[in-house]
Amino acid sequence: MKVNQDIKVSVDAVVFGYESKNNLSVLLIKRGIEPFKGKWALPGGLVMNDESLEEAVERELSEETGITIDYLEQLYTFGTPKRDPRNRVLSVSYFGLVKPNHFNIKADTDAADVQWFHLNEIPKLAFDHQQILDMAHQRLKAKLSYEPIGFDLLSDEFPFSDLENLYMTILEKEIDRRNFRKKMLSFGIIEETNKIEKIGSGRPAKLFKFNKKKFKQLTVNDFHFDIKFV
Amino acid sequence: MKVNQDIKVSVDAVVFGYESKNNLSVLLIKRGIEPFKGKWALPGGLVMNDESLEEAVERELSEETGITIDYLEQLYTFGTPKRDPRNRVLSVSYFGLVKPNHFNIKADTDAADVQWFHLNEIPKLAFDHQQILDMAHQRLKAKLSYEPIGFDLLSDEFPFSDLENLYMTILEKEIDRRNFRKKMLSFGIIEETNKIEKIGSGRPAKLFKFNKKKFKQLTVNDFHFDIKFV
DNA sequence: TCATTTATGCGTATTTAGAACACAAAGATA
DNA sequence: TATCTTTGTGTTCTAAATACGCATAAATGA
Repeated sequence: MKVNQDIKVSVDAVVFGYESKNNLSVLLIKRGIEPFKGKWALPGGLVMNDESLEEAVERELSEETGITIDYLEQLYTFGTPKRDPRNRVLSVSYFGLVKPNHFNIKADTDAADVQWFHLNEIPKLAFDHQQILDMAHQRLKAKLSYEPIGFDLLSDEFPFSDLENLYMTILEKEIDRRNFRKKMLSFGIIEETNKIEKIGSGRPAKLFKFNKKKFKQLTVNDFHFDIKFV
Repeated sequence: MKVNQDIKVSVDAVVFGYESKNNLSVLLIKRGIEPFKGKWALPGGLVMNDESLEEAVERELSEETGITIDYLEQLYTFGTPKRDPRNRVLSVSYFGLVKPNHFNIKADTDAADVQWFHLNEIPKLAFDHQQILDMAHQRLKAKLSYEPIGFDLLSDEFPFSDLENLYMTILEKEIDRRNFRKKMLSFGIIEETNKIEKIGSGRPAKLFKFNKKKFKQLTVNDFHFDIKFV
């Protein structure tokens, strides 16, 4: 066994949040130490000896941003030898989503050091973090069509128009409102609540709810969530 | 920066090969050292300081099995603290495919230590390798339907029936021969050669070829390979 | 050698899912 | 109370998936 290996293991997270139409954002932190001091980067850090990778991500997110995550999955592992200018550091990157009510950044971190960035206003990032972000963005776009992950970017109860706008924003295409609604409802994984949202002008909207339990049930009997639009 | 981290980084590969109908196999090696000495395991090993992860996989595959890989992609990173009973070892696992003509195992490795195992005759594996294998198997099944990776399990020129059988074997379902052929050809990424295979009884079959270049061209103009069957 | 078996190659009707589209309803605004 | 805005629903048209039938080209063997 080769004992002279010198590679550090870190985790990094690309966390997406969605506020409203055309408002998809990513959580970034400003680096306080070299290298890339003062540059923006993905939240993350070295894994501790006794914690799992997921635990490491959640700990770092909590420490650095104070955020609680609603959806988390592994994205990809970046391991080229020179990606960190100091030592060799491998990054197991994660893909995360937060609901609007978890959007807030912890008060006790210096707010200037943590910030949501609109996806088309990303500053130059440290290390290869732009590459990681790009891959996460691709994953988000792809996964939205065949997994019900969009609900982890919305409040528990939402009007249908929010869901439509979310899809249009992320997929960057126009979707027919009526066909979208028809297909979404046809899966039987969205429930109507008896609540009504009456804000702004226009007809008030019924609030809907994603029934995760029902979805899990259906997946057992080889049901596949699949919502694609030209 | 925490400097006391003690985690080793290894790579492991799940390599699939396909011979004929109902003959999907995985490449395994018999471990020569503790822990799990004598048990079967996925080929792999520790990453060297100056090589990329992909280079590490290819090196290990070459050293341990003598095989040349036709398709390779990262699968998942397994990093729970106790997956290796000695030290903490993180495994960046890869998913690989080999064409039948690369099926042969290197002569200078002890043949008893490397072997193809039929997917439903897998022995008890070392570490968490069964879990890795399961994930790779799922990936293979899923990816077959929306990426043209099946061709990396067939010879460069193949009769249509081989392709059909490959799909039926991996997806574990019956597929209508005529509809399958129609849809596959409709993509325009498979070319007819002027060669004919006349082995066994029955009408001799034309040989076909996957046109990778054409496929790459099409993907630029948002073409999506997609072949699903109930 | 000629009927039988095996596998390939091509075509067509039927069913299902997707795309395109128009108008009524409920409240806000002025 | 007329107008604006957004929600809510139904129908037609079109394309794709499915389900088949039958002819063809060899190997097999009675």
